[in-house]
Amino acid sequence: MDKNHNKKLKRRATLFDVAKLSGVSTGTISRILNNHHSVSEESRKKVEEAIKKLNYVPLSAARSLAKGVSNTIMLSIIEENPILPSTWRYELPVVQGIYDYLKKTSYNLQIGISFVEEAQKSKFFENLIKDKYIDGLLILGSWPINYRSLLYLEDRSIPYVLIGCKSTVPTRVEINFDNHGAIVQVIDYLVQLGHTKFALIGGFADQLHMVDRANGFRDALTKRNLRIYENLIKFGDYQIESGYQLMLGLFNEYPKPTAIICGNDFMAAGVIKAIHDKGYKVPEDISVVGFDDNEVAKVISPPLTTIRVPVFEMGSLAVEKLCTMVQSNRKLKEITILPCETIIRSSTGKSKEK
Amino acid sequence: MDKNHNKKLKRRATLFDVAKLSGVSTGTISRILNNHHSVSEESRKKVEEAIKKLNYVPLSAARSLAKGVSNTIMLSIIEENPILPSTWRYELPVVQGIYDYLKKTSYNLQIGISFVEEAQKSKFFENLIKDKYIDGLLILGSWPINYRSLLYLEDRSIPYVLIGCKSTVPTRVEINFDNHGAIVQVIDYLVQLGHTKFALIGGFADQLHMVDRANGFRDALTKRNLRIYENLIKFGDYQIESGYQLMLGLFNEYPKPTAIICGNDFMAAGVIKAIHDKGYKVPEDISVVGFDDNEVAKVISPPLTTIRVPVFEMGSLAVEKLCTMVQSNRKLKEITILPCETIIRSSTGKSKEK
DNA sequence: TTGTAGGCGTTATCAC
DNA sequence: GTGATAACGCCTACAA
Repeated sequence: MDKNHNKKLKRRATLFDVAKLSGVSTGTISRILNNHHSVSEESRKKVEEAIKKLNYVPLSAARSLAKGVSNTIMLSIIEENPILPSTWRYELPVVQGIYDYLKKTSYNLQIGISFVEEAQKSKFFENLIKDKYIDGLLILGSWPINYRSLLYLEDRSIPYVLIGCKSTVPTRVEINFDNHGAIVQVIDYLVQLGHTKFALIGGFADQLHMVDRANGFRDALTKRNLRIYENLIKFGDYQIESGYQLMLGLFNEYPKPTAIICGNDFMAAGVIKAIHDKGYKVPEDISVVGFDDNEVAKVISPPLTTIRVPVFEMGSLAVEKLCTMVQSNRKLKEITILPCETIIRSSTGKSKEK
Repeated sequence: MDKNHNKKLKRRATLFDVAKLSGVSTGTISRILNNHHSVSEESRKKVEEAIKKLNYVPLSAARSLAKGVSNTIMLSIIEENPILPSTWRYELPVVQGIYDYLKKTSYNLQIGISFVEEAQKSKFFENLIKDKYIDGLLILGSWPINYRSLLYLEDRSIPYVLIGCKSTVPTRVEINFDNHGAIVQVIDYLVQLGHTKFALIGGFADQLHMVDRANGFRDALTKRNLRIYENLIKFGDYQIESGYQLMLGLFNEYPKPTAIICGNDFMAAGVIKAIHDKGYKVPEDISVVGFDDNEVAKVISPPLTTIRVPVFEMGSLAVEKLCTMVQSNRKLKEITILPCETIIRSSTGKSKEK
């Protein structure tokens, strides 16, 4: 009662109000709003005036209902549990890239945040969006996506784009960065500095990015005819402490590596600490490479050589593709791999074995 | 044509389909869906069966139109330009807190990201939401909000909650953390360690959080009858480099401070580097305190004493209040200040002047 | 070029 | 308790 009263008082203007004030029919106004051809300059002017005067704005829900589209894109963020700082740091630039593109359009951005465990259930996307009304879905994650939940989207013809993740089954549109190439490139650089004995101190072994990087690690060495020491390949959990412990462990292995590739900058920080604690120097004795170009890379000592990921671009490229699909009502099928950039600082140098 | 064809093929089920299959009227079904009283157990059962069989889900747009509510909350994130790492790091936990609450409800979360400059224009919120359909607005930022743009919200009776920011004019509901108290607390701690000469190397001088902290700084010293050295109060831009430069500058001032309060952990990292470069030690010669408990705090050496902000809680508390307002259609008026936590690590110690 | 009217999928108000 | 039926605000044939 009170509620309606309130609304009556300053009801938002509707098409009818505009029609009344401008003296043309609602049909014509709607045509103007949707830039249809064939409207006289005269009525357009009258209508535009009335719209301004009434401060009229179409009600999106009514529009959606009539047109059968929602004009909203959903971003489903799938996170590790517990959430790591590196995860956070990776996601927001993507969101930013997405919104940056979207704000030039009339689409709304709706978001959902879930944990990997939930997301791997087969009805995940069904549950996520069944009570929503969306035109397309962006999926941002770092772990394999259950292809069954993707089938629901296929079934409903809901366009979607994977960002930073893939499914066990080849999917349609996917935006990723070149994990494999980045490692190959950094190893090439280290080989030029005379390094031949490499170690890998990675993050979660079965996380998608890490799998690709481990492959890159092996491929780069193989390509150079360098030996792969399996005992120098370790995996942790992307945290500082895990880098520290794994590096301590590495001191018991043979041969001694002269260059360490790390899963991210945090692990690299831990690795460097372990090296220092053992009385060695970076990069004089051992070179260390991080991943992500997190802000810690600049703060630790020595400043970290690392790899920068084009996160922002991934986001905007992904929505762009999604919007194309939504608007053209066509299904694309393409996988985009964006290149990374190696940032050389002071944690890498010539091998002392050279 | 093709589009409609597609839709016809596997049209989503509507109320009418459920009505036909279950043999009851759409009215009854609607009542069941919205848990109204007075529906017989018998028809409820029939309807629920039909719903499951048809995989029926109400269309939110239609529902919104009929009910006059949108069931969506918008989060407007207002960022510094250029975006600082510390900003990013602060926002996502808030978003997480918000979504965490929201996913227990039937609300959707829609987001918008803007820069401070745009947000300070007087029609900002009007432009942001006029073509949207939202029940309430969350505003996340660190700078003063133009009260004129807030008036638009008041005018339309759109409930809103400010997170981490305030307006020049006292507003309704506001969730903040205790910048002032945090600094007072940390200075108390340092005074106990014998410090009497304090410097402040802050971030942006007119950013809200910083203003409160600078006040806290002065108030804490005044309370203790300690002298405030205005020449030891400097402001920068929250970046490492700025902390470094300002600290170098401080070496030319008199007296020499024995404890430095910094704008954030990055600035503290720069400050520590400058101290080391000048041949002094932390904390033996000078104690340093950061802010935020960013991950860098653990990585730098010595590990940083800093202040942790309850970001997650701010988010969930804010939506909770907002939802209360939306549902009760009542306007609250309350300002909530959440306490911070001092994290003591190794960058602070006894004053050598003690 | 324009107006009319039916439809989009729900909810809510009536009678019954 | 339940079933018609009129909103909700906009779009789009269709007819004029």
